[in-house]
Amino acid sequence: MHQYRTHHCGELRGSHVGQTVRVSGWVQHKRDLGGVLFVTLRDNYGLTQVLVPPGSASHQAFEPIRLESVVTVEGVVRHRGEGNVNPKMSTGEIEVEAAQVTLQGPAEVLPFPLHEDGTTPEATRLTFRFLDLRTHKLHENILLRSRVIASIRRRMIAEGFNEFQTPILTSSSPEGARDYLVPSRLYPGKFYALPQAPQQFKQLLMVSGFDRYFQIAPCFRDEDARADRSPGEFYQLDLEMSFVTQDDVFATVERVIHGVFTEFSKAEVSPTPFVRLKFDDAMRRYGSDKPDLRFGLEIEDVSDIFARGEFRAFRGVVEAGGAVRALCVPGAADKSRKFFDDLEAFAKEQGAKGLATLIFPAGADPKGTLAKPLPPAMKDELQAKLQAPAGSALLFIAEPVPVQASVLLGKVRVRLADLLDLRAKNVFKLCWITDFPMYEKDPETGQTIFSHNPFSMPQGGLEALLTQDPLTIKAYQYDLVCNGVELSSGAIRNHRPDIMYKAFAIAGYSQEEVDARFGGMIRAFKFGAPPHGGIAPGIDRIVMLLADERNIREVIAFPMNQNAQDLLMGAPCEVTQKQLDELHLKIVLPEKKA
RNA sequence: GGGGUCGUAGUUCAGUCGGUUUAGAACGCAUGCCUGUCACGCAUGAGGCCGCGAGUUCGAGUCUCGUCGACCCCGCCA
Repeated sequence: MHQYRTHHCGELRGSHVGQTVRVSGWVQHKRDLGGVLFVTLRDNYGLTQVLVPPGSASHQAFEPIRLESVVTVEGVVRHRGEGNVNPKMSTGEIEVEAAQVTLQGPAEVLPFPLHEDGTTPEATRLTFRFLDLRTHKLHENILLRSRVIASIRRRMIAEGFNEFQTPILTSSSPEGARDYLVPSRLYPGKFYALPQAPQQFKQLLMVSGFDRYFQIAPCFRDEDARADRSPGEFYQLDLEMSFVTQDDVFATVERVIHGVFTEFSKAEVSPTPFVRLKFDDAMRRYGSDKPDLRFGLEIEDVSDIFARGEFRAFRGVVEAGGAVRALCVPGAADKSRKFFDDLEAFAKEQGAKGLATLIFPAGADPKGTLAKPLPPAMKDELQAKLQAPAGSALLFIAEPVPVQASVLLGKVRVRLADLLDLRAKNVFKLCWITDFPMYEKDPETGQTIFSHNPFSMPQGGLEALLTQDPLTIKAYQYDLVCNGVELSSGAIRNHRPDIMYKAFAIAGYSQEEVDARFGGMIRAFKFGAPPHGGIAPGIDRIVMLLADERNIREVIAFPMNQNAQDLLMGAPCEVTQKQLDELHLKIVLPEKKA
């Protein structure tokens, strides 16, 4: 008989009755009825009830064993008998009558209760993450993550991709997020950087002719955390393809993503091909480049109506080049005055000057802040334009920068979905956002800067760069969005050195600077680069959606906390003077505030 | 860097307008009882720098200021 187990804890059934078995696991519950003692034993695979007979040696052995200790139990499988079967347990038909008990790993008193609804503070959970990971939901989340990654690998290989590793110690790049730096021992004053993404390496692999690359790639960015953004490091399904158009990338990713979502969730997944929205349209209609399509409430432009009307405040905004935009909330007419006041307060917090309302109660005159100042004809026109049924409420925001009106209403729109529970349940609404602008104006310096990836191919190519206003140029740059979460960002790349020098020149980089900063890649492009493109879906976010979790740390085995600390391992930590000396580093701590 | 919310027993929380006993409850822990439980039940008990510091007050868990910490958000995230 095996030293530790003949069966795991999810395995035994009625058919095993009479067999002598050995099981090992954690003591999840003890129920001491005075004579008989029941112990629920848990391992990775399930739960098994152990029956400890009164007065036995095993009873004496079990008495002092605390919860979450690890034990090995040898005994005979018994049927539980009429009326004692537990239909909620897969092994509920049987129990193991303990003949011999071995304590393998005693547990101290637990710092927080396991197997209860999660109310333990996250700091405590993270400090004792090894205990936290024993709880059912988190244990399942991490296993789900493992299965999702395995499925992604299978699907990518079936699509003809090869998996590659790329360096973790690389060079710092000037664009993008803050880098994590690693000091060099051999080169005083110089640093490696951890990759923010294997962007340049995967493009180099395309130049090397590997045709289809993928990697479950760790990415490192020294930026602050959010609920859906792990600080420090995260994982992407990084992929790149040669000789492809945007449509080819979309079709491939749709097969993989639709497949994975369908495999691991019972929820309804958007059919392929996924809806495509141009960036400008998404911003106008939803006020966001990651619209949540689980509910309606589309934003409409009503500038033309107010431009003709005599409501001066809004007319003035439109005449000065601004816009008035609105959204219609069906069924909201019976909401209280406080509801709309709170909504306006929220809009103002987000930066709006106000949130005007026009409410159409069923069978009564219009109400709201615009009911009095607007003439009846204008109210009718607005009701018609927004197709507002009786009982609905219209919300308006006027802004000098037109898209800003949509952005603010977009935030109100999401807020309304929270307040009114508008989101469709059990659905994954996936969509592509396409045609991102290549450049934007830095609001502080007024300079033209890359708005996303500087390696993206501008639509119209060199011709567009030479002839168009840079701010009107679109890039072959796209995002994949699911339920209001940005899953993925990608592009058809710029593989032509001449176009790249020009693209960087518009953003203020000289040819020498481009050579210095992206030398490896630009040199490669001078020796026969194939047209190529790719994308990089976020693994953590995919698993978060599939596990129906609202916090990304619930799908990461050992996450850092919001302040980028690993409370379990104690990172970051101080190092010895010897280590600092070897790295030619001197610590200059910030001065404390007086 | 900024904003919001929260810090009371090992854990989760209650604690009224600043004043009534020794700051409570549940779970956990300890001891005892209980032979079919499955979140077993019952009884008894231990366990508190009310985050820390200062202030207001006759009196502070409660009010004010500071500080430290946690979570959420903004900035940031090509």
